Amino acid sequence: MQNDRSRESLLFLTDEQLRQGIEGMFFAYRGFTADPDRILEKYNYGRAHHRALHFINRVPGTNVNNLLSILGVTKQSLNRVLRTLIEHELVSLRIGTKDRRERHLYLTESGKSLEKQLSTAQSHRMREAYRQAGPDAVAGFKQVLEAMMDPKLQVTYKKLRVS
Amino acid sequence: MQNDRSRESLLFLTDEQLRQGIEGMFFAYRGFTADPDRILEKYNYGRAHHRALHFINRVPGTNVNNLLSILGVTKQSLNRVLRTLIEHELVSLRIGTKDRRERHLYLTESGKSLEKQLSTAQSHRMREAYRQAGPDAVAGFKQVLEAMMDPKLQVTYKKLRVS
DNA sequence: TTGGAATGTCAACAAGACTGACGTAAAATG
DNA sequence: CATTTTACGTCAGTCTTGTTGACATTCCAA
Repeated sequence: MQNDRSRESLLFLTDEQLRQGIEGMFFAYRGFTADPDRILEKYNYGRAHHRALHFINRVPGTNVNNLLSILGVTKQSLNRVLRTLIEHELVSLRIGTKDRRERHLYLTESGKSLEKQLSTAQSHRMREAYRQAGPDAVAGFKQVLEAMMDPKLQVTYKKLRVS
Repeated sequence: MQNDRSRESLLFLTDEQLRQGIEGMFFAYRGFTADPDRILEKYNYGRAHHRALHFINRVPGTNVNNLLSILGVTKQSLNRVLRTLIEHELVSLRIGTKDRRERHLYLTESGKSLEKQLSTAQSHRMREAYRQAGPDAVAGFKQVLEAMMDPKLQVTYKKLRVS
């Protein structure tokens, strides 16, 4: 066992391993987005809407700037998405009480309902993958993902865990 | 240890775990593409060009249909990318000898050079993440990724391993 | 010889990202 | 109190990458 471990340690950084990781990320991401995409299509929304719904749900009452930094897009890009979500009453705005420049974002009931639908679909695939791979694999999976993030996003990611 | 494992097994499919996986994929994918993106920008190429270069390099002599099924886009979309790569002499075409309808795709020397540059950048981050997480984590990482793929893409992914 | 497969190409379009510029309201600061 | 900065929105224009639909060409195979 110790021998296996040593050999593994020496070999696990081969180009082949790295390549498999790269291609794995590419193909897995397709699977990762496939189920929500199908649902979004029915409502004429896109991935950008999904991401906004997801993180507004995760951080209810977030202001626009915070959401911007999580999503990593420009305000113009987010605004377009946000505008349609507000028009369609999936997201509601509340002007900040302390700082009245800030808009706090919340999901409405229909917003929560769509978000639930999307996250259920996405979680279902994730759950199956977790189940197939097992707990140890999942722990490793998350370790590698976290190490792959830009430092700033790593912080963002961890903050979301805690809150 | 056995106790820890059992507890872990019971808990590892919590919503929190699934959510972390989902957000992990989202943030990690950003890191995954960040370095190549910076390089591509200098040459006025995009991710689509990177993907084409990557898989033409991986499967030299592939025909367009095969590349299409790997990339999962329409021929019109791929064609636009391919046209510029051929114009810029990063990719060369050879008409099939057996079936002269088929176009076999190869990287030219400059194509190989750019692909090397891109994959080096991407591998560097992957290598660091692997190193930080360790061999066991990497094995788990790949297991979960593979399980997350659509069955057809899983086949494609495995074929690329073997060939 | 004809049908179908592989490929290319044209046109039109949409999502979703970007930059740049400008406006407004409100808070913070000198 | 005046000025600056911040938060947010919006208008305009551009780019990449994806889509559909239509049509042409080449050429293998039945």
